[in-house]
Amino acid sequence: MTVPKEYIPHDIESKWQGTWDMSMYHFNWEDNNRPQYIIDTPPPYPTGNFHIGNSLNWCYIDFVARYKRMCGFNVMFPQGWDCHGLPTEVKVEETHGITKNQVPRIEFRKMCEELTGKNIEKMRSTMKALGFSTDWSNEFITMDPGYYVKTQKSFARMFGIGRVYQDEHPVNWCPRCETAIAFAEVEYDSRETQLNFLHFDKLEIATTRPELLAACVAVAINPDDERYNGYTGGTVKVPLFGYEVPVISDNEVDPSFGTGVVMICTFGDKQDVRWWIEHSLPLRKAIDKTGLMTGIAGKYEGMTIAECKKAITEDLKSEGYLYDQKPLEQNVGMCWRCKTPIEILSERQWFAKIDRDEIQNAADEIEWLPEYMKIRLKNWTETMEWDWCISRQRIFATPIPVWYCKDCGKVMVAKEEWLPLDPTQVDPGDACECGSTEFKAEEDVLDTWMDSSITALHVSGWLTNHELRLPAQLRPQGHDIIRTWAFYTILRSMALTGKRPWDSILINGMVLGEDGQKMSKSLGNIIAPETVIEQYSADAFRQWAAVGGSTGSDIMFRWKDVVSSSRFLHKMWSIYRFSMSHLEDYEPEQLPVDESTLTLPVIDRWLLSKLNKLVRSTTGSMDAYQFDEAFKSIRGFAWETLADNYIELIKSRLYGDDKSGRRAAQYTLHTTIDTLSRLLAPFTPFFAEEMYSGIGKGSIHVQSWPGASESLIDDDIERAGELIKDITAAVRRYKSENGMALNAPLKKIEIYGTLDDVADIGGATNSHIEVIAGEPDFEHVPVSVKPNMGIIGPKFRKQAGAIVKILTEEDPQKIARQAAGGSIAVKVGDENITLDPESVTIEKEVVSAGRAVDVLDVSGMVIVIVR
RNA sequence: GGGCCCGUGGUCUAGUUGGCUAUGACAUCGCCUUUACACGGCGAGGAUCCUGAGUUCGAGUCUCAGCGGGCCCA
Repeated sequence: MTVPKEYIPHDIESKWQGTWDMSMYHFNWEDNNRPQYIIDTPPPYPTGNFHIGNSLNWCYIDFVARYKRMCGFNVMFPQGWDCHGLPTEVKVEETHGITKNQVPRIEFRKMCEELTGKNIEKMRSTMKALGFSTDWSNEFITMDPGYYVKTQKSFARMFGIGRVYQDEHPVNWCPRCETAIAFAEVEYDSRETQLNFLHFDKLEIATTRPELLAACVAVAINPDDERYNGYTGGTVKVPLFGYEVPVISDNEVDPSFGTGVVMICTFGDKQDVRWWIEHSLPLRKAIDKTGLMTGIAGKYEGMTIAECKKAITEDLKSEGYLYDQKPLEQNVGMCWRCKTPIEILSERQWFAKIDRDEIQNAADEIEWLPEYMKIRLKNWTETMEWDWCISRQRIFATPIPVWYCKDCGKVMVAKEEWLPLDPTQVDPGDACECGSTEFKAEEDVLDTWMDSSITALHVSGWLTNHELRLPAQLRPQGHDIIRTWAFYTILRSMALTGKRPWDSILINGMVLGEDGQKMSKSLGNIIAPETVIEQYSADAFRQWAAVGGSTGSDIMFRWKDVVSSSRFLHKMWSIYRFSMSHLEDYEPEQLPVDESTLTLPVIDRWLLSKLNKLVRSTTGSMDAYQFDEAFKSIRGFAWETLADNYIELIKSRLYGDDKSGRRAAQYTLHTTIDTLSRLLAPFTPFFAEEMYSGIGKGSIHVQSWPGASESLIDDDIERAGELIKDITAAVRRYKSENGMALNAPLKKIEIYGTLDDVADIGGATNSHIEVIAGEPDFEHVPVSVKPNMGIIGPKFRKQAGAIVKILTEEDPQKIARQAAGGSIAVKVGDENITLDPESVTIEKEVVSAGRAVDVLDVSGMVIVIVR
């Protein structure tokens, strides 16, 4: 087989992409022999761009999926799409030039579905170009009835067991989007505001939110604050509005902030909610759902929050209530989508109960990689103030399957067999208990996380004919969504099945731009995976993902990493091409494996020993998800061990007349190429496939992962091989330093000592080799002694320092003589200590004593070069 | 203010349970077209492992404090 001279990745990658039968990646639901390995792929939001951060995560998933498949697991690497959400609604409004309330709900929903469908298609093609071994037979799309029926059933079930309920409760509210949002959707940013100091008749208070004066329900002081002794239990009059509110005391009041007196409103912030609950305070709603002031704001009714703030501040000033203002740096909670400052409003909403202990316990059962990421989830769980608000006032989302009886007001939740449905389009199948058949539909929809927090259940066969295969084995995701996706998924899995969703969770880092900043549109440092594929290749991109950083840490996108990856592929291509050109007349069946390796030349056995060690270490790295470690060791082996050393050493045998020597090299090369193509398969699937197509049958991706053959790992052989390699390298270096061509013949190379099998050295150095037993007649001068701390340290402990001092200060020749005699004696204080010769390494220098030759020292062996 | 993470040659990065001369990539410099590869080979230079203290025979690695950066949250 002739391999083309040049490696043209685009040809190879598009060839295999067009040829592969993707069914080889399908999960087999019927198979109970192979252990299952189900991956709960986090479904991306279909923006139309599969960005580089997704790509990194998906590369990790694909490395694992391909590796596990080769190891004999029944792997499912599904692909989902988390469709619902505001950005799509906004985009549809933009492109159609409408607002969502101008068209019927159904029609608007259809527009959103169309856009989402197109976006999914774009992202699918990027994923295919990147060579992911996705199981497309297990694709899911959350906006499809086949999926959201499960979201609705999960709602109904959780309602049935009392874990979902409706209540009037404070919620985070975005006045621009006019919807409730969850804590996870609140983003914080620091802004400068004014801290206003006001006279509240007897007391002075400081507040950043004078516009909420009409919502004031109390003022609070710290019970230990002596300045305000005697005020608790009394009342004060709210300026401008003139009504009385109680003065209460609470330890949470910080006496050093402002005046030490705090105005409690319903609601300025989360702390107000805490106090409101704790002290059973009344509710005064000053802001409505659209962000306008309500009737209780009196003459400020109908103003926006900002207008009201301005007007009230002016009135407070002119009436003498406001006596001071100070600038204050403050973190403001904002809607993560539109950046509008959020308000806390008390609204009738749907909630899912949060059981902190249940989540913490489940988290403890899950293996977190890296381990410390679990702490983030725990800290987040501990800070949950109230239950998860799951209802939203939007359109493009899963409808809440609920109606309210027009006569008695009772809530009717849809029966499971009625689902899926949209209550605004159909009536319930039953009459209300009161006999009425007149219903009002629930118009609110579910938080998108209600869809995406059941993916683990969905992919594991929940609510299908298949048996439930929960827990899934792996959840891969970024550390930015621990507080959302991980948190909600654990909550839902426990509530609905009582089982943890996954065995392990693998956290990947964020991708930073080349400037070290997080990639973002506004910074303009975005690089699309397609750009990298076009300029280099998908396999090069995938290598960047493997090698760019260790799992879990943030990783910078660097072109030079892609360049070096691409270079490796060219190098590997060249190795492959060279090997194939010498394997044309080779039949792998000619030699049986194990016994025959014993007759191989030393350097072949050296390579096979190192190859099997590589297999062993790579397997360990893959099991620990250390992709950088795994790939770097494969790359190092192929480049240095195989290409720069082994291949150079066997060329003379490959080109020579010795049939058995040639066949040994062919055997070794063939084995190595076969093994390397398997090791590379998870990382560079296109390249590995091309490589394997030259020597094997069928796809590399249905072959097995290589096992390390322990019988071929032999440290003695490695030492012997290392010597051959080192001597050859020393001669090569010698030629280079002396300005000789590397294939220039030398008259003779004398090697002093015992060394079999020097044929390869002779071939590689193009010189005659003579091995001479015994010592050379050169002066061999020990020049330094290096103590071996690994031996001396643990053995002598406190004395180690003193011993090292003596060893290094003593005459090296004396130590060397003693070492040659079998033991080294040193005196520490009054104590005589005997050391083994292994405790030191003695470095010698060889003096050529006037002969017209050059002398090299390779690991203590003397090499004489006769020019 | 709290929690978590990070701080290693010019740049980025590896470093498992503490133990030979601190890994690799890119960049820099010198030499070499040797029948797989110049997207290559051979070699060279370049690091107070953020600072200080502690534990230890021994610390890039463990502990504490400080400085600096990032993320998440209040």
